[in-house]
This record gives sequence, structure tokens and C-alpha cells, in this order.
Amino acid sequence: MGRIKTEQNISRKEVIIQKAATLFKEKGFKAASMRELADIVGVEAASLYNHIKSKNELLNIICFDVANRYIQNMDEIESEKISSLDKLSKLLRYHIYGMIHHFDEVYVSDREWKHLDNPYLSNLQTQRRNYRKRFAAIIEDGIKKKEIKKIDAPTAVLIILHAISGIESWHRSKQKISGKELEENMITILIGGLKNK
Amino acid sequence: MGRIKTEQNISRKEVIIQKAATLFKEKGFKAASMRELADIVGVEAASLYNHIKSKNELLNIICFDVANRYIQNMDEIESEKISSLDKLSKLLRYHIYGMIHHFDEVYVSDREWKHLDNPYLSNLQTQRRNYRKRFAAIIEDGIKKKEIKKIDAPTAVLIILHAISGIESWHRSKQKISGKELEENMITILIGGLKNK
DNA sequence: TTTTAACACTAACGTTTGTTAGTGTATTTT
DNA sequence: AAAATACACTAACAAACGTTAGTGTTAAAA
Repeated sequence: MGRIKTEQNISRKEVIIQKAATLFKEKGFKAASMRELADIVGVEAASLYNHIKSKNELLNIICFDVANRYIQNMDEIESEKISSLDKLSKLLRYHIYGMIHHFDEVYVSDREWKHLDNPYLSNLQTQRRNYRKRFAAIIEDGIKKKEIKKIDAPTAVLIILHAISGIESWHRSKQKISGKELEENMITILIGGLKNK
Repeated sequence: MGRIKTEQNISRKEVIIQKAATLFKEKGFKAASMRELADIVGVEAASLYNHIKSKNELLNIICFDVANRYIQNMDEIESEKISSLDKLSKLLRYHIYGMIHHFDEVYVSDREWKHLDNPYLSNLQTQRRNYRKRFAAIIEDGIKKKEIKKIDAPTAVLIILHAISGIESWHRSKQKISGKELEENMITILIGGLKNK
């Protein structure tokens, strides 16, 4: 079949990972087969194993790449000297941006992490739990400073994160509004629902 | 192994469906095996086929049971003579209630419908699309009557529906607030974000 | 140019999958 | 009590799965 085509600065392994993300998103991790992935990559199934250790390694990489990016962003935002509500907006916009522009990986990392195997599974679960706690802490802080309505912060986090994952159906919809419009609408509704007017 | 135990008014098939819903929720449809389901039901895998036609039939039943309930509720709410905002609240509360009290089926129907086979797949997709349109129409109406903020209605629907599906992580969380509290918090944030103050 | 490393191939492996066939045993109906 | 039905069993199927072994070929390093 010939070699996997690579562009500059992108390894064959990265090509595989990225096509895997798309495939996993479309079919789900368990329903996606290595033979299918190989087809898409343009190679025989066995050849994939010159580049990766296992199907699960692909999922590991996808999930932790995404997780690490979000954690890094959280680090940065936490250390900024801005109001809680502004932190929240920034966080929100980062999530929305990720969901629009890195849809495949983010979606997979969000929906298919169940199929990770240990120790990666419990690792990611811990990371996610921590992340949500830090998210909630920002909201709590906003409540204390009366920038944000008195609500249960974990519930707010849950609503926000899942609302954003709803961008999935925006991707699938026929007549899409623009990404920018989507972003502004989401901010309006979500921040509007939280702000102490 | 002995027969499947049934209570009054619940057939063996229904027992299987309900345990399937729980299993599919936990493992995902593709990752769940019929042998595993049989174990849970307390019977050999082959014996399941005295009650059902196929693994996919289980998914069909689960998905359409849920879908039909939601559509029926939509019918009722549409015909009520109350404000758009009240309709929206009622709709919201129905979704929240379903997510809390019929979690397994609702979750499966929401996350695993991709694995339906045709014609059921395109059928459900159409139903879901229609449902969202009717949902959006209620919001549009509220906007027209100035009860609701000027926002993109389909985006609002997407946010609402996915926010509610976030109740999934409430189910998984250790220190849960009560279902009633959860419901009120969600209403506060979501309706609060939409209301034209 | 020679050597080495990267990588794609074919063939096959051991499992697990959903499902069917066929048989026996309880339960229900007549 | 006899006949019919419901239902659980064992055994096995073909297909699909992830993955490995072994071999050849192409590109990079020496």
C-alpha cells in the first residue's frame, strides 16, 4: 500500500492518533476496529503496530493530551488577577473553543474514557474530579464575593460542562450559526444564569 | 439455573430489558456482552433468546420507550394554556425528573442510540430532530412575547438538553445534594439565564 | 555504497462475539 | 391426567476482534 503520508513536523504516529480520534468519535471506541482504522490510514491493520503498542494506547494518548491541556489552562486562569466572573468566562470560552476546534479529541476524551484500562482509568478519573473541584472553587469564590448567584457550585459546574459538550449537536446540525455566535449565545445564557444582577 | 424471577405484572422480557439498560449504561452497548447480561439475569446466554430476538432489539426497545414518553409529554405541554416560560419550566422539570428516576434507560437512549440499526436509527434521529424543533419553537415563542431573552433558540435547546444530561455526574458523585435541590438549582441557572429580567 | 533502521506486508494465533440448533424439563392449559 | 407451551440447558457455529511472528522492502545514516 505504500507508506503513511506525513507532512512536515507530524509523525506517522500522530497521523494515526488523529485519525483514530475521528473514528472513535464517529463509532465509539469499542465499535471502532483496528482494521477500519488501518483502512482509513491506508495501511494493513498489522502495520499500525509498528507505530503504536495497542488500541488502548491510542485512547490513552487522546484522553491525556486533552486533559493536560485543560489542566494547564486552569493553572493559568487561576493565577490571573481578575474577578471570579471573568475567570469563569475565560474558562467557559476555553471549553467552547476546544469543543469547536479540537472537536474529535475532546469529544472522545469526554465520552469514551470509560474504556481506558487501569491505571490510566483511575488516573483520569482523579484528574477530572480535581478539575471539577477547582472549577467549583472559582464559582464558590464568586458567590462569596457576590458576583455570582447563591447556587450549588458543583451543580453549576455540571451544568456548564455538559452544556458545552452539547456543541456536539451544533457540529451535527445542518444550518449552523457561526462559531462566534454560538460562543456568545452560550456565554449569554450560562453567565446570565449565574450572574447576580 | 432455574427460571428468571418475575414479580407480578412484569414479564421476564421486561426484567431482561431493565437489566440490559443498567448494563448498557455501565459498559456501553458495544462493550456489554450477552453472556454478561445472562449472568446478571441468572441464566445462560442462549436462554435470553427465548425472550428476545437480538441484542439490538433490547436497544431498540429501550430507546423508543424513552423517546415515546418524551414525545407524549411534549404533546401535553404544548396543548396547555400557560406562558412560554412556564412551558419551558415544565419541560425542564420533566427532563430532570426522568434523568433522576429513570436514569438507566434515559442515559442509554441518550448515549447509545448510535448503535441502533436501520430503520430504527434514522427513525429515532428524525424523532429527536423533531423534538428539538418543538422545544425550540416554545423558546422562540417566548422570545416573541418578550418573556425570554433574545438568543438563538436552537442553541438554548442544545444547552438545556445537555445540561440536564449532566445529571449523570450527579448520580456518580459521592456527596449528592438531594434530587429536589438539584432540580431547583438547575431551574435557577437555566431559566435564570433565559429569562428577560 | 554499504549498513541500519523504519515500516509495510502476509499469515495466522487465540479470544470473544452474537446467535442457532436441538434437547430436556418445568409449568400451564385442556 | 394428558397435551401443549414456556423456557432453560449444552454444544457449537461463523464472524470479528486485537495482536504477534516472521519476512520483505524502502528510506536514512554511516
